[in-house]
Amino acid sequence: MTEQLKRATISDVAEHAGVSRAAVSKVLRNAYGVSPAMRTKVEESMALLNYRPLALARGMRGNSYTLGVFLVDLSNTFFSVLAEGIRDVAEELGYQVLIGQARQGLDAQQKLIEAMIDRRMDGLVLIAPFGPNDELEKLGRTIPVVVLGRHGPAKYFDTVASDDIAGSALIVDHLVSLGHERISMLANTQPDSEPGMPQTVRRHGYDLAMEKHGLSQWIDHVPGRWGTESGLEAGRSLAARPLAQRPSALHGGADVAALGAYTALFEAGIHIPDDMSIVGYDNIPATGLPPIGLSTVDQSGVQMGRQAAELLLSRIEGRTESEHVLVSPRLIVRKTSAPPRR
Amino acid sequence: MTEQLKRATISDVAEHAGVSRAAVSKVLRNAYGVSPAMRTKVEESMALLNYRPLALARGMRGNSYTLGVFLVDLSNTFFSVLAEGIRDVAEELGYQVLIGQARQGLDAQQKLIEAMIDRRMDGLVLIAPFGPNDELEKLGRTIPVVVLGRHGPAKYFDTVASDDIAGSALIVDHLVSLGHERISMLANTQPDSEPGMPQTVRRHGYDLAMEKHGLSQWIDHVPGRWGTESGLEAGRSLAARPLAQRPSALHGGADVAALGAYTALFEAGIHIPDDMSIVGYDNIPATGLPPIGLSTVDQSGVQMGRQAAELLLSRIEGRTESEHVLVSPRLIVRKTSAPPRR
DNA sequence: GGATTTGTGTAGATCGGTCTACGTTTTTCT
DNA sequence: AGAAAAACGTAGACCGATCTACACAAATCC
Repeated sequence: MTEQLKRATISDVAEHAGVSRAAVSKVLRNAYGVSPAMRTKVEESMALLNYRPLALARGMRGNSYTLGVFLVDLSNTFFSVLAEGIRDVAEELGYQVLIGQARQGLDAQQKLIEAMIDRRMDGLVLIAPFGPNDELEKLGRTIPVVVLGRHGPAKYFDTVASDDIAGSALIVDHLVSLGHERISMLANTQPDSEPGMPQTVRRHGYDLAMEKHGLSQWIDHVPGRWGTESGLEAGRSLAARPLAQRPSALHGGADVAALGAYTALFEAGIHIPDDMSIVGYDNIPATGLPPIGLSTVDQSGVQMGRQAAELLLSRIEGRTESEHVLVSPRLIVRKTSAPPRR
Repeated sequence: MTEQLKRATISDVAEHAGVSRAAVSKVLRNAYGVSPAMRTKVEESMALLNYRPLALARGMRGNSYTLGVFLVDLSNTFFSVLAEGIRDVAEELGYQVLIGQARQGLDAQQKLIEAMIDRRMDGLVLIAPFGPNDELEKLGRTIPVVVLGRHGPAKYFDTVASDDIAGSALIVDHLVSLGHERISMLANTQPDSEPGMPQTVRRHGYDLAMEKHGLSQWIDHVPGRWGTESGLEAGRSLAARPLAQRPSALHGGADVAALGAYTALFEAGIHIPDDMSIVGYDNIPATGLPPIGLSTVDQSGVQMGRQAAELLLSRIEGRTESEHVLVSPRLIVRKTSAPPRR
């Protein structure tokens, strides 16, 4: 077996350039106290030896130049769009983004976050994390944290979220303008829901919008979680209702759930949008597939991801007062919303 | 601002337990030379001090207990399924999996892989990487590598792939048994295609299967890449063909491309499967959505992911001869394939 | 022109683990 | 019982960077 070449270390560069290790380190970090002459000399040696600093070793004392992104669910394509926005910004500033996934719940999430901390990540972006707010506050005092998809206020971490109140209003207004009155919502009733979670806020926004239109009597939360499975179940339960008690339109809560419900209703012979309108939330790629064409609310994921990364980096630079960003959502009307027929 | 508690180090544990740091390290690594008495003593101290070894520091000499997964595209849900399989296995053995994404091409891929090496990852799983085989060979001599989705042989890395020859045959056989003769294929004609890449092998499998059925005259590669965009274009080009030159069935190459083509054809008023049958490849979640119901080939992603992780871990343990695993694909018939009508 | 300030470079401790080499004690063998 | 082998612990070098403290030279000040 051929022996692999040994990688150049900072000492090799120092020796080759005829200077001290500290000097090379200074060049590396753009630190004060380096003459132009020395800089070029060192840089030449680095290039010649094909030197790359070992990020791991840097992390022992300084920064690891690594950001961690925590995801509940990789298969939710909206999340991966967010991740891309984060990466874009981070890369411009020389940070690497590594993603960890843990779908099995709070324990797995905790373990993964610890693993990221144990690898000395400089900061964390949590996308739609589980768990109570005070756990996150505790975490935020340990390491710079930005939470994506949960609303503030929070003292020790920043948040970036879609304005879910406005988003829900967008949906209800749209359906009402089409002539619907009996509008239900797939509510995410996860047991550990906290104030500030999208499910909580969107539901509240739905309630408010319904009241605004004088439709309080039709407020109806179809229970479940936001996933394909749960959406299917919710759809089946709707299909099982007697016709008189069935809504004419549905606020899907999130696209994955909305598509699940769509599927179940479709299979039960309930035609969309003739028999029932559905509007989702998130504008994931699958919603655009033409035979479906799910009307939905777009959150401009890349934008949110970029925002989150910028906040995180400024926090790493030392900012301590928390910031909370709301991104305005936008309604996208496709083919699953139409005037009621009954 | 409240000061955060200082984290316990190995020295703290050693002092608390009244032993040497080396002893604690031995307990940690399950190394030889620890009496049961000392083990329990140390473990008690660790629990009491809430000690977690800093993975970063461990990586300086020993293992970092971190596996890197490289992904071209997070939004391809098949890839995320693979990643899950990897994580399952890795976690059982105390390894963490961190995912990196780089969709912009070879350079970005190279940078990301370097970043993972610079963080001293113990091994890498590359999912559908770009680039020539000898680049990968070179990489494989630097760090344990398993490539997912590229066929062997390879000397310095392992591969796990779907048996794409068989998969293509499955599709062609199925379509032929329905009565199709004029079967085209969305061929991925990326400029940097290498032998062993799925696109190459699937296309070859298609050619072979067509020949086997005596349909060589109808062999037809619709050029493009495997992505939604490119699928759309291919679909449009098919729709633009005069009816007499249009195939009655289409081997989609990959689900994302097949769905793109489906979309374009649908929009052009070509009805699936009445006017044209389409079969995809990968069985991504969106294919199952009922109004679509794309017939496809399943590769059992979780299984492949697990295999890859097992290979990688055994390679980290010291195995040097390379292994190459082929996973048998399975046809899933849904609603987009039917007998031809013309 | 001597004192002070500024600029440039180095030595060496440090981060938190791992691992080799070696000393001491206990067990096994003949 | 004495020798050899095995079991158990520890000291201290080491991994590859960062960072503080300090030495020395050059520039600026009064």
